Amino acid sequence: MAFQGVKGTRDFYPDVMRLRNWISDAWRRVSLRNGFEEYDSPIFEYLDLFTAKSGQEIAEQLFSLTDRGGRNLAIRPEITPALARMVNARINALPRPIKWFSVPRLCRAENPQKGRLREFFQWNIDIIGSDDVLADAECVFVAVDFLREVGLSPTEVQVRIGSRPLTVAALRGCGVGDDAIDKALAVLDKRAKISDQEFLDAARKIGMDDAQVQAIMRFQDCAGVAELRRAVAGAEGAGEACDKLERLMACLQAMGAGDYCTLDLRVVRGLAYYTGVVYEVFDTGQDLRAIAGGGRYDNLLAVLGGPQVGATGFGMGDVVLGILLEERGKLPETLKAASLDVFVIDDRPELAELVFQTVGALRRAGRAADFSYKRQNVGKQLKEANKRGARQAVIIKSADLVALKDLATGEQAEMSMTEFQEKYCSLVPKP
RNA sequence: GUGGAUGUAGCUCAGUUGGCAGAGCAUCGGGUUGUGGUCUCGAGGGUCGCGGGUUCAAAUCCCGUCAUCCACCCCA
Repeated sequence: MAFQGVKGTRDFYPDVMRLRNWISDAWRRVSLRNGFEEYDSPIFEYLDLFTAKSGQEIAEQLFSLTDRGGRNLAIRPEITPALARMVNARINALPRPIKWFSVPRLCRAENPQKGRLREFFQWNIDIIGSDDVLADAECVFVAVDFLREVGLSPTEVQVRIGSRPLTVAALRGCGVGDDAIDKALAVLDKRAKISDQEFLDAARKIGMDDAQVQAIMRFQDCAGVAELRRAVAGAEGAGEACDKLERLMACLQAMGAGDYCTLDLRVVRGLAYYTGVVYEVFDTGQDLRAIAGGGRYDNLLAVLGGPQVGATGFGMGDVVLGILLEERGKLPETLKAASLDVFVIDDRPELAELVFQTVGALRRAGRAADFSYKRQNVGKQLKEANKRGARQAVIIKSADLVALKDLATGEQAEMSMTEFQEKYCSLVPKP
């Protein structure tokens, strides 16, 4: 083969494209019914936009380029900075809360492996302009609403919810110094993936003593808010963080998403900019990496030159999700074949002209109609109709007689051409 | 960047000790004398990832290289 696709990218042949559309249609449907509006941003931005948020080291993971005017650009690895840029530009004109969603195509120059590619799609749900934990609850609800929509049950997936400020308060409470907090968070974030011994070793490496590690593990293992309150009693800011977490869980319960959600203080999230509640969606089989992740990021707009405005949201990639849906058999059968409303067939080659007329009329009326390029016997044409995934076949028997055949049941009814046209070639009403 | 595995038809894979390149599915064409899906016959399709070496002879053995997958690092 002379050329192949670039490492970490996918070709979307029609059968795969149907799957991609099925997922993104569900993302849009769920977003809209939860009151979110769609936006999009350019596929490349100034490099600075991305490095400002996440630091210089992130530049290695970017596909960057220099344009002919010498500008340093990069293909977007996430859409949140662009969202912040767009919102900042109209922050005084946009009614709040700003509830926006997007399904951007993103690129990251990472090493491809299971569930991670260099080009992918990511559903983003964000609420900007509210400090209320209700906004966090609503984002989590949207994620749950989607999971339920595609047939994933609470026994198959769970949203694990933690809190950055509470974790920070717990760390301070057991004597971890300010300078070590970020490093400690990074170690805590790994805990779910490593053994207790490895965790202990990693914690020692950044200067935590055994008593501190034991204390923080007790904190992370708390199963309910009441237990948490006791574990962090007295730590600065802990009370407020507990209140918020409690309210969040209560809201989710009230909205009917409680069975999908678990309190889990082991969820910390990798990067530094989260300022409140954080959460990740996992499959309960634990085989895959996180399906989605998000949380509150109240400083991002300010970091990008805007005002201090509360923001919260999550992202869900198509790659891990696709693997999970496939493994759990959640993809609908009908996705596997192309679909067509009607296939028009002639009884004799002389009727070809009527086939073209009929196909034209059906299509103008809004129906998906097709026909064979070859004038051959009825059996062959039906075979083609079947292969094309048509629901019905119209067999034109003469200028005034047609037979309408249901290809699933085999039932067939004859009618006059006039009756057929009245029934099937008048405009299909728009939903 | 590091480690492991795998590269044979569009796909999934056989290929014995080195001895003519194979199957199923898919595609295309024909048949069942003209109403399909499951039947039947046939055809096309391969630089055996690529380059070198050993050999009378390499898909097979050796060296190199590239690609893919899996894991580590990282994960917005």
